[in-house]
Amino acid sequence: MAKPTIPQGTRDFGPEVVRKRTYILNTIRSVFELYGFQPLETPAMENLDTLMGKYGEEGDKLIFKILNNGLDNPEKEKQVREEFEKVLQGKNTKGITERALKYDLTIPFARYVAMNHPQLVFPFKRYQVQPVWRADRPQKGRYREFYQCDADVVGSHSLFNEVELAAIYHEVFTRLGLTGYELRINSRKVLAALAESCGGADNMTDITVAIDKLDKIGLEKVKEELVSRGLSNDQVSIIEKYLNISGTNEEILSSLTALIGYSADGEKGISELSYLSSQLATHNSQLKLDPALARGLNYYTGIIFEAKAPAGVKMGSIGGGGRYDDLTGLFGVPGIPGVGISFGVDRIYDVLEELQLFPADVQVGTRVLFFNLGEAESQKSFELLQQLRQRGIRGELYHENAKFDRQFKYAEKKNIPFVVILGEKELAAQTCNIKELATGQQQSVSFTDLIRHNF
RNA sequence: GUGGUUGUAGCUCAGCUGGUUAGAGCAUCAGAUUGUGGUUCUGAGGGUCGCCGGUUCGAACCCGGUCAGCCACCCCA
Repeated sequence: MAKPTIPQGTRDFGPEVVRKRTYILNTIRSVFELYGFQPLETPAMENLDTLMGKYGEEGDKLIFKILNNGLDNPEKEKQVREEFEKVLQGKNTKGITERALKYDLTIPFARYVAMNHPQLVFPFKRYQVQPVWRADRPQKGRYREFYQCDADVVGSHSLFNEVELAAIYHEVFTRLGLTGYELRINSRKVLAALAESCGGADNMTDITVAIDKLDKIGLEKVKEELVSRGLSNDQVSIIEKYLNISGTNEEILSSLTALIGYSADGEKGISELSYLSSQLATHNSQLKLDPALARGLNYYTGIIFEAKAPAGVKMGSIGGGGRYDDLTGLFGVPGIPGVGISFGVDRIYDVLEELQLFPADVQVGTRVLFFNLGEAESQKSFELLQQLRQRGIRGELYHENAKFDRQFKYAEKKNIPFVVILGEKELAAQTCNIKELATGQQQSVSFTDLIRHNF
């Protein structure tokens, strides 16, 4: 038997890791609930049709497809061979694969809203925490199976939703102790206005893809890329002017107005950014306007968000989101706008680990271990333990009579703060010893005091 | 999908230009220690050197392939 392995880019999560992940997820969930969001879950797999064409050309390639069952049926052999020919030509066909693992939570959510909109109360605010899958090659901070953690509001145009979502980012990161995070915002309308002034909306994708890399590759490389994507020197110099905009949020807004304020899109986008930054100025000092923020996903149409890890941690985005005007339109139900955000749980985990921000008590499961020192002794211990458990105190009885050494080491390894020692002498005296491992302090108490003791 | 790099005990890693029986630390188990852990000491177990093939008298070491991890690109969380 060869050693067992797990698929590339997937991970097992041991007890300590699950505890830490749960801490993050519970923090996020409780903030979502605090803002009136409701939970939703959708299947691990969707019909391939639902997903294809929603994430761009690259995205389609990264969708994990599921092979149909029954392809080995001899009666269908000829048909299956024909269908497979299409696959070899890079086409998808229902004859071979009609289902796929979900790629993100937003598209399945849009599908859900399109299917259920008559029953939903609008604006519909949902959060969703589930794994998604991508057939990407794994590397640092990137996996083939990972959790996404989304909150979206659909059925409302109000910019107040953006304000609330930004406030959620602030609340979550503050609760997690990530005080140095930065929330960057921009508007796709501003980017659209920039594209317009550079020769038309056709350039929008090329421009956004290129300028999104500014942080990573620098201005010169971005200019090179723009040229290679077919933009003229005049157009590139407008973009350069745009990218050189900096300063306080107010300064950025006035520079943007000077550059693209004349266009309808530009003016609208700038006024939205201005509204957001003024609304949040008092609540959320980390909000930073960033004209270079573009985000790859093309369905965004308004405000876009990106949360960055505190400076000094080598980790890019730990969250992102934005407004989309017509996501359900893809599924035949037009006219439902939405705005949403996402938390990158795996990356937040790495950042908290690096900055040592996990609270110590995250790792405490069992509070108290009863030593097993014989038949009669453990009978009594179990009886007392059950009474503590009824009070909600997490406890264990060591599973067999063993040497002290072994039982102590078990308590240490499981990070159990207290042990209860109840042996022959104690049983006779109707007492037991409570020992706190960290300090080594020990006290003798009666059974009635034990079951009232605060562990 | 493209390129680079690594793979030796449960874990972290040594292992010379190819040369007998592949080592260390930590961890595990036993003992010093039959009712008090963390320290210390003694001893023991544990490896088809990722896998398959090739070169060679001889391969952990060289070559090819393959799988997996890591890193970068593309893209993205």
